[in-house]
Amino acid sequence: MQSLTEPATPDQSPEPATDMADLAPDLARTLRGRSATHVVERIRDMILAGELPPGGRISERMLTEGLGVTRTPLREAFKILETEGLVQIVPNRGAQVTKLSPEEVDLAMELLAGLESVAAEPACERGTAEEFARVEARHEDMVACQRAGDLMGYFRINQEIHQTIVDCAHNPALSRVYRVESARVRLYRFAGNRVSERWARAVMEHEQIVAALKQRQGPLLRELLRAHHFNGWRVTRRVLEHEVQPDR
Amino acid sequence: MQSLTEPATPDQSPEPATDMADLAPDLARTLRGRSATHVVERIRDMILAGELPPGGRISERMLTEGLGVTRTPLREAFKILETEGLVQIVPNRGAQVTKLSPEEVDLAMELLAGLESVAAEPACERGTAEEFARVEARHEDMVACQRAGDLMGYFRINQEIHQTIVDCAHNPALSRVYRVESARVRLYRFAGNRVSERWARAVMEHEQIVAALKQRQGPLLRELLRAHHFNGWRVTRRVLEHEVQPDR
DNA sequence: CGGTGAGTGATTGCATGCAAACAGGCTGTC
DNA sequence: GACAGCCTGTTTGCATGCAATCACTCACCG
Repeated sequence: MQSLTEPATPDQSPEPATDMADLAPDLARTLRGRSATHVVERIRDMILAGELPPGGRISERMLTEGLGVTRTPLREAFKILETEGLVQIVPNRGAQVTKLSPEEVDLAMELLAGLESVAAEPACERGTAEEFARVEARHEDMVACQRAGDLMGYFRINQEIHQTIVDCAHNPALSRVYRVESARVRLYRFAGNRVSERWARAVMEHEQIVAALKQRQGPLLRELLRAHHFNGWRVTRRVLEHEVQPDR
Repeated sequence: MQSLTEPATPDQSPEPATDMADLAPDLARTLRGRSATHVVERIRDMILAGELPPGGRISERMLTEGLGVTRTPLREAFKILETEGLVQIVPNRGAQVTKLSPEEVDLAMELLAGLESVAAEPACERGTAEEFARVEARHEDMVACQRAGDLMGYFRINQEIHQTIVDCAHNPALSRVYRVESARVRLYRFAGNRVSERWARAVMEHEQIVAALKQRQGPLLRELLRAHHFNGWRVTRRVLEHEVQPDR
């Protein structure tokens, strides 16, 4: 298994340095003190990309070889990811990607929608015109993705827009919580967005949202966000329930 | 740890084992796979008890000796606490207790108030009568603390009540986020609650809150919680601003 | 044939070793 | 006296070793 990662290297055994250190000696220095953080980002990306499936076990060996780090920073990364809720650590049995039931996703969405509602009024009060312009620009990008049928891009920009709206509230704690909780369910939301039937309506709702934000109509924005979530999630949920039912 | 094989050894000095292992040999077994978690709880308590002051550096040596664990689980604990926002890790310089400015506490309170608002309607819909009774009982305990002038007890039960109300929403993600974010600012909120002038009014507000909960009046509860937070925080903030101004 | 328990190879949890980075004192120069 | 540079003890970051535990097999018993 470990030979899969190294196509032609003859494998140096008494070598203490990592592969990465060999490839880029000063990268190791840059990373010093931040190894675990980088590993966290790498693993998070792998989970969100579906490379590590929900419920699947993550072996230390596999990742130390795949990422070129040793077990210590890797295990620190697991602890961080566990705190974020992306993995679960079973004592003596290692880490596995957290698998959410439809009910859990449902509740997570309730939280996300709630966080956006909380952000709405402060965002209208404290957001800058530049920030609003950025949201609007991203909205145009999203519409372009829709026209091009680029589902992946559409979905990614959609997430970005929502995060940016929350960031407009200028509340770092709120932004951080929203980011983490959003990541926790991203995979599941994406599954539902394949229903392109909803795209047109979602774009329309976004237009209203952007307008309310620009006009700094806090209470209206809050209600629009709430409705937008509700509508979107209803569709996604139907898809999920038909898909995930078999196991668990 | 290796002393497990020798039941009656009187403590050898070149002993690599920890104090804890000596005191309770099988505790070590119980802890296996959960060391970091226990250390996290211990450190969190120390921070919230004020034993580790905000801004103060936490040396690994000090804590390994104090808690009887080695550096590996301790460092894992630091990563967890950093993710929770209770400490910050500066590369090559170790961990320090996060110190929040009044503005940061302000924003954290905005988030907490928001989370309670989010919880209000689901709590009224999904909370059980038993849970409501528990909230009411704790409220009585709190009133007793107020009468006895037990500030510490009053404050602790107050926090418990708010957490319990959030838990009534039966949304684990929401409860978790509320718990973590609440811990992040507990120290700062406590500082303000010394103003006992507010106690009477707070108790009255709580009575209304409990009543709204029991009658499952979601929107009303949401507004009461919002107002309760706003009133309480206004007082606390005034105290904090007069205290924390000098340094930072 | 099903079930049970010893054996064993793999995997995890923690302890510790080693090198990089830092902090603080010291010396020598100007 | 001010300060740059060096030296040294301390602390942190990561690598690795060792023991506990797990997962699996397979012989053995009923």
